[in-house]
Amino acid sequence: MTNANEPTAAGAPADPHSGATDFIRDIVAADAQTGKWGRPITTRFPPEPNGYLHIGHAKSICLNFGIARQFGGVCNLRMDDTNPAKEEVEYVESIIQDVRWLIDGWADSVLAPQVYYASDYFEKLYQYAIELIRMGRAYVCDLTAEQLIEYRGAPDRPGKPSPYRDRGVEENLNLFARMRAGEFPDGARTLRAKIDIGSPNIHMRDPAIYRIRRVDHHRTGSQWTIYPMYDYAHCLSDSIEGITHSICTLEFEVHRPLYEWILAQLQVPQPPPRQIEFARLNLGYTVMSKRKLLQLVDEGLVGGWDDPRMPTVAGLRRRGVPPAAIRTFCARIGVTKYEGLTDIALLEHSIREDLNRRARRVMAVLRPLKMVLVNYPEGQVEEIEAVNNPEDPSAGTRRVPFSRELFIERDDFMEHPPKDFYRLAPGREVRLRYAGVIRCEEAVKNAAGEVVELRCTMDPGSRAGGPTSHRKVKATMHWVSAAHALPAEVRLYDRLFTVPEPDADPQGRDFKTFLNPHSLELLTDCRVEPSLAGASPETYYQFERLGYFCADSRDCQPGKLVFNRTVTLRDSWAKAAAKAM
RNA sequence: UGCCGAGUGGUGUAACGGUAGCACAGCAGACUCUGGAUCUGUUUGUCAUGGUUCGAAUCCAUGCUCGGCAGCCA
Repeated sequence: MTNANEPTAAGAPADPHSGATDFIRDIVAADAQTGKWGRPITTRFPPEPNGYLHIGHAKSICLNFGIARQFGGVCNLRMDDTNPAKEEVEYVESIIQDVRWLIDGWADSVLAPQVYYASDYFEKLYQYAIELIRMGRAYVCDLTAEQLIEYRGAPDRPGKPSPYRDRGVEENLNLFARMRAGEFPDGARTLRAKIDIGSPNIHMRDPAIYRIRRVDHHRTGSQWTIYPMYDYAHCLSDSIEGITHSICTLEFEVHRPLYEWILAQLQVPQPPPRQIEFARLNLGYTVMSKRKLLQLVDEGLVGGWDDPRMPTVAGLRRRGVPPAAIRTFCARIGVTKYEGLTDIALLEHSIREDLNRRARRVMAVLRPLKMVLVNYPEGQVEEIEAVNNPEDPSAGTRRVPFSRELFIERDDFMEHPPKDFYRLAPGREVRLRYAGVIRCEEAVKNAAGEVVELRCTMDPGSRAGGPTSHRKVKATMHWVSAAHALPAEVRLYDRLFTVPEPDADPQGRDFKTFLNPHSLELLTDCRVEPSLAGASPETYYQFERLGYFCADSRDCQPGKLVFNRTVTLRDSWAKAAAKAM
């Protein structure tokens, strides 16, 4: 069960999905028991390629692939590409990449080798439609879109039959063929299922199953001028692929009778796939609709679909979130029919937990403050041994240069510290990580009264192996050697929105009203230890005492280091300080 | 007001007629060369009212609240 992508540290938790149970798995388990399909449990993940995948999709991916994995089945990745007006190849490619990245090392073996496309079934779907017409279960309707709305009625208003409802089979066949042949303009006619115009369920009031759209499709080109609607294409695609369990979100619950009706009319393998609905993921302080995410991208409010602040899979990846952390998160939130709002802290916890076991520790100073050790020999350089990962001894150690002039974190010094601040201040002692105990003798200021340099002395006996090396001091601080540190740019990310539900404002204000102006803080004068020289996006780092970081996949280069902060470390001082405000 | 669905601590969930448990968050403490990690303790809950039952979060009834459905989108 272990693999290259999983942490090797002792105590790593087992696959969080392995023993998972929820109401859907209960159903699948019961169905698997009866073996009524006579084939392995088969699920599918069917995104429409009209945007990038987000963490809500990740929930669905974990569910569908997780079930296939757990029950020894397979899961098909299928592009639900029946609406050429909205869909693009860029999205197809990103979806494939994101799914593979997310399940790699976990459920890659249950992913069917080929990617499926609903558009591959257009001809079959067309033939099924002819069958429906022959049975008198579908008809060509000449009503305009506006008329159709009127005729269909409303939730509390009954529908009335289309004047074209009782067209003869031959006429329907002829008109449908001519629709396909491109003889009619967009929207001129539809093919409608003949079900029950009086149904209390609007989706059963003779729904349109084909529309005329003279638009090129990203895969079938100009081959088609009519395209099947979701309700018609989806159930049949499931049937064609031998799906046993068709898992979708709650809003499709009212579509289920239609799903079942279509498969009950046609000569398709029995029993049909079973549709089961679950609640989509809602995460605090972000938005999860592709339409809104697209808006953020199009209006340049973020850097793109993979902006590290985006809840997209690509954004999370670039931010430095490991796929295993996303999977653990998805396992933790569970699967129900209750539509709640998940606390972002749960995601952050899953990320920290994963990264704590996985990330290499290094020292980096974000806001440098110069420190001179006045009793340390000028020109001397030591290589101090530092632990790469205290959670994983096999990660080994490295050597970090130490010298007379250092940079420490500006936030680690206060001239007039409040009572709970126990880092450095004039006259106070702290430990420099791995190096020894130092005492602040003087804070040098510039003309403006700003502290620009600290002059300190080191207790020589407190060095590693020294007689007082185990002295107790209140704080340990990170540092870099001024002459050896590498310059770097660091991007600090915060939540994208200032309110938990930006798209549910009681006053109806637009979600963009709540964009967090401080969601990105750019730090251009950072210093990192020399071992980071060849940092790559594939390596996760913990900058000690600061948080988890990774090299930016777009902008980080050997000569120009750029890091993204994935998530901060838990910080009880920051919390206390914020509370005191 | 039509149809469908959902209500368990602050949040996400478990308990499938038999002691309301877990995780996150919060709080308190221990430990610590990361104010990290780890460990310990702890506050807070079954939407309401009836009924069935020895026993109800669970079954029944009524009510309340919330969500979805009126694209030739998915």
